[in-house]
Formats: sequence, structure tokens, C-alpha cells
Amino acid sequence: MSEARPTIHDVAARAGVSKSLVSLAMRGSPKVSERSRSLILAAAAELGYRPNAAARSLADRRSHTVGVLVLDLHNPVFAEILDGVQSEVRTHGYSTMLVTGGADPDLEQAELEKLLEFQVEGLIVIAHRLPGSVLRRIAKECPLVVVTRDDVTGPSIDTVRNDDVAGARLAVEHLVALGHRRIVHLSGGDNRVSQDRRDGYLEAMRTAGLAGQSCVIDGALTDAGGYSAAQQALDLEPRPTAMFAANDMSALGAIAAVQDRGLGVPGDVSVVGYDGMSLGALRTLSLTTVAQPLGEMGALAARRLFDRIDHPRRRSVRLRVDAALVPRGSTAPPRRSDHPRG
Amino acid sequence: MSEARPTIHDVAARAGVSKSLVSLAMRGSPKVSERSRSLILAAAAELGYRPNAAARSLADRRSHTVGVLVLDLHNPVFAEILDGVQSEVRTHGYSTMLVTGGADPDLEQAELEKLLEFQVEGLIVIAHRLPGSVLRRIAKECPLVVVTRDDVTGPSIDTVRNDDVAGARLAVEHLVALGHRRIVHLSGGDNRVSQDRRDGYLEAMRTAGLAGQSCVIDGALTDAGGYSAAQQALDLEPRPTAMFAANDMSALGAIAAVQDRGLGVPGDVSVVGYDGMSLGALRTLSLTTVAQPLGEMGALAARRLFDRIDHPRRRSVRLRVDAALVPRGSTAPPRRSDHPRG
DNA sequence: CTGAAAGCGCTAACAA
DNA sequence: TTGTTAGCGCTTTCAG
Repeated sequence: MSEARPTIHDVAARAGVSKSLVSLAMRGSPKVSERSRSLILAAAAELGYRPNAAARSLADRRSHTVGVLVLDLHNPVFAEILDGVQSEVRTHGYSTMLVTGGADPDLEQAELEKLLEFQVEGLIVIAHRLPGSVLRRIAKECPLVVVTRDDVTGPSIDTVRNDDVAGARLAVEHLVALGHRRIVHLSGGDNRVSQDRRDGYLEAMRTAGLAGQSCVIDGALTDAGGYSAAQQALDLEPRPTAMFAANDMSALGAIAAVQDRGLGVPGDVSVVGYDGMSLGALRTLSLTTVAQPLGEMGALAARRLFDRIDHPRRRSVRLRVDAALVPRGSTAPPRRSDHPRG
Repeated sequence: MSEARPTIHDVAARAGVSKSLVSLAMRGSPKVSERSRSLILAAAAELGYRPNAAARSLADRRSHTVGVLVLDLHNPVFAEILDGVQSEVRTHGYSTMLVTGGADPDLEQAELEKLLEFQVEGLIVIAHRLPGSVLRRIAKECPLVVVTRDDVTGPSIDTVRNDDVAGARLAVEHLVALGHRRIVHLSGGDNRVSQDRRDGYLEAMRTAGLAGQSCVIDGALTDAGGYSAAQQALDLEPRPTAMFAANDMSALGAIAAVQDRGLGVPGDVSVVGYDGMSLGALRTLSLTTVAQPLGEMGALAARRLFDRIDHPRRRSVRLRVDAALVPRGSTAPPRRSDHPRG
């Protein structure tokens, strides 16, 4: 245990120089003589000196830290976005403070406020359940970029997302092309992203002349949510031949529900997910999905953030990335007997 | 954007009181008159005042923050341990700073040092690849509890883990009881946890009189690692009837490899994992596994940490939790034709 | 109950 | 090149 960690003062005394010289030397300034530098570095090493970030942040008035709020650490999708964020943040020489709100608006807000108290210089929010008012208020204090949504705007809010409506359409079109007509949508609940995906579903069904077949079942963006929604879907008469789940995790749940009924995927029911988490590529799962460029989205977000940290009055931007349908083993044409025009 | 955020000074001026009174009021001290308190709170609200954590930490000489290093955010297992940590940390009124090292020793060390610079009052390390020397040096500066390993010890290092050797034995015994003899182990590579699980496997095989059948194939604790290890296993002559994977993620990969060969799980090959991640409970996966009480381990770790923060000279403890075999759908008796004494 | 003053560890002018 | 002097925003004695 540390009794009184050594401070810059102790190092200065030991090296026989002044505090400010130590400060410069520790940060590798060129205006320190070789002799002093090595003296200082040696003293620091012997003492086990470690600069105090709080003190530095206070004096410097910069924390060299960005805050990241992520919706849910249980969904590996967010880890993939985070990879992109982290590597970019690191190359800028910044640290990241990572927090989760567990999809709870109050918790999310509390965590964000805490980040602000730590004087983060910028904020990246990877999906959230926050009211726009909160987000806008927070953006007044600190540059903010939101990943996966762009419904909340403001002068210092940048956004990075894919077009969920268009992505959902891809999913439906894929199923329609395979010959499916009774395609249900397992919704992700009452949040922006899920609403968009549902709208895309409805739109594509209409375009395909299947408006009458449209059926949205309420679920959630989790495996459990997909499981229970799929159970309900399987009770429908006639039984749907395909399901479009609001995200990959819920698609996994849906597949489980199908199999629990003694049915096969894609033999009896085709399932499409959304997000493109790398787990879905496993043959065990082999999930057909609408894939977002997750890591790239994270990196883009971080780049936007630093750009704004450097140029506070730049206009805010809304970035769009493209999602793509990745056909895998969870979709196939419907059985002939299920086919209306079989 | 914030030009000059309001400080405690501004609030004091606006409320017509002194700085120190504001400080007390903000932290809900009872020695502030009702009148002053409401004046101060109102002023703070109007100004949008937010205390500066760096300044507080400096003056207070406590950060009210604990640091958490986690091996890998892609493995949902760690999110489950984290749940336990976070909720416990929150009830203690602390914040947590979360970082990852991505199983890279150098990165892990760098992240830990950064945490120390931020003056965290304690450290929880959820799995790691660090040399003992580093860990011990760090523990000198700050209370430390390591989750999933207890091979590195020190006067202020607490540990929380399950017995991986015993857990691995459970897995093998389960397979043996089902009638398997050609049981291979897909190892997780060259790290403490994987070594223990391998040792448990070898031990149990010996005990079962199957020492001659023992076969360890090198992989990694990831889905990809399990996939490639399983591929090699499937090339063996005669083909193994069961695989014990070093963890759940690699078990998922192994199942994929089996299925890619046109074989079935558990029909042709049984697969057992390790960890007990909740994803494995899904019927889609239905993974037989050796389950650790993940959330509980996280909570225990956090409680140990706060206990030591309060009692710095307490003796270090090594906590053991029990793992349990959870039989699910990925294991079954071998086919009769595969059965040596069919 | 309230206010003044000192100082946490560091950086940043400014002098020397 | 180096040392001195002010703070950064907050908490904390210690007097009133």
C-alpha cells in the first residue's frame, strides 16, 4: 500500500532540480538538457513516481480523456464498435473512460453526468435510450457523437449510423426473393432503431405487394426477446415461413424458439437478423443478417469527435454508412407445401 | 460548448455565501441551514454547475473510483462478471473506470498504469495475461483483486476464482459417464486458466483409466480457436466421440467445425464447454458446460476490494467459488458403432 | 452555522 | 536552460 505517493516535488528534490523542470522532462519536452533529463528520469524511476492525472487535468485544464457510453456490454456487437473507437482514441494519445447504462435511461444519464464531472473532452454514445432533451443539454457542455442514431440533432452533435429503414428492406427483399410471403417481423420494442427497422419491414412488404401479410410482433433486442416473440409467431395460423428479427441477438433467440418447436431453420422457417456481429458468422449459427460495418463506425465516430475537439464551431455532420445483406445458412426458400403458388 | 464552466466560486457568489458552504451543501452536509441550502441549490441549478471531479479528487485525496481491467469485451462471459462488479461498486457510491487490454500483456500493463495515474482507490482485474512481477508491483500501490486466477499472490492481492482443475474433471466425468472414451481436449493455449483445465482433463482421463486415450489439441479461448482445434481433432483416426473445449466460446467454434464436416452434435460428437455464459443456455446453442457463478464472482471481488480499501492491512484472501456441470443438448452417449464395448 | 485561508499535485507564464 | 510564481477547482482546518 502506498503511503504518500511520490510527487513531482519529491522527484525534483531527489534530482536536485526544480518542479517545473521535472514537469517538462516527464512530458518529453526538448527544452531540457540531456543531463537534467537523465537525472530526473532516474530519480523518477527510483521513487516509482507516477504523475497524478487529477492534478494534471486541473492545471492543464484538459483531461486528455474521452468518455464512451455503451448501451449494453452483453451484446458483442458493441464490443466490435468499441474496437474501432478505442484504437482511434489511442492513436490520438487520449484515454477512454467506458461506462454502460444497461439500456436504462436514468442510469445512462447518471453515467454521462459522471463522465462530465471527470472533465472528459468529448463523448461518444454507442446506442442509448436517452430523451433528446438530455442529449442536447449534455452536448452543450461537451462535443458529442452518437453512434446508431441520428434522430437527436444539435449544433455540436455528430452522428454515425446506417439507414435502418433501408437495411430492413434488404432483409425483406432477400426473403421475398427466396419465395417467402408469410414473413413476420419480430420487433425490438419501443426504441428508435427498432422503429426504423419495423418501418422498413412494413414498407418493403407493401412494395412487394404483401401489405396484407404484414405482421409485427413485439419483442426486444435480446435473445430472450427474440425467443418469446418467435414463440408467438409460431402460434399464428397459417404459420409464417420466415422471420425478420430486429437484431442478431434476438434472431438467435428466434432460432432457438423454432427449434424448440421441433422445427428446423431454415427448413421450416427462415430467420434473418440485423447488425452483423461476428458471432453470427460461425457455422453453428450461420445467421443471415444485415451487416453494419461495426468497427468502422466506431472509428468514424472517434475521428469525428477529435475533429470537433479541434474545431469546436464546425457544423455538425450526420454520417451514413452502408449496411449489406449477408446471406448465410439461416435462410432458404420456403418448402413447396408452404408456398402459396407452390 | 462550454466556455468556462461555472465553478463553486460562481455558485457561491450567486447564492451570496462562501465557497466552503457551497462545498458542504453540494455534498448534503447537515451543517448547512435550510435557507442557505436552498439558495445554493437554486444557484447551482441555474448556473448548471457540475463539480469538477479532478479538483475534488485532488483536494480530497480520494477519487471515489475503482479501476477494472477486463481481458476481452468480446466474450460475453466478462460482461456477466462485470454486472456483479458494477452493481456492488455502485452501492458503495463509487464509480468504476473500465478498460480492456485485449489479452495483450503490454496493453494491459499500460492500461493499468493509466488507471493508477487516475488515482483509482482499488483495482479489479478480470482475467489477464500479466506477468506476476507487474501485478505485484501494481498491488504495492493500490489494493488489487484478481478474478479467475490466484497464481499470483501478494500481501494486498485478493483472488476470486473457481477450481479449474476440478471443473475440468467434472466435464470429463460427465462424458465418461455417458460412455465416451475417445475424448479430446481443445486447449485454450498457454495461459494459467487453460493450463489448469488441461491438467484437470489429463487427471480425469487418468482416473478413468483412459490415460492412453488422452489427446490435447492446441487452440485458443475464442470461437476461431475452437474451430481450428476441432478441425484437427476431427482428422484423428479413429475420430473422437467427444470434445472438451477450454471455454464456451471455443466450444461454439468446435460445434461449428463438427457441423461443417457434415457431422452432428451431439449425435456424432459431444461437446462440453466451460464458463457458463448465458448465451449457451439458448436452445440454438444448448451448450453443455461447466458453469461458474459469474455475477457472484464479480460481486465478491468488489466486496473484497472495498473491504481492503477500508482495512489496508488485512491479510489477503483467496476465495474459491464452485463450478457446476450443466448438462444440455450438446452432449449425449456415443453412437453404438462408436462405442468400443458397443 | 458561516467564512477565510491554506494547500492537494501539477502546468504555465515569466524571469533569471 | 532553469527556477519562481501563480493559480486550476475543490476540501478542510480553524476562527468567528
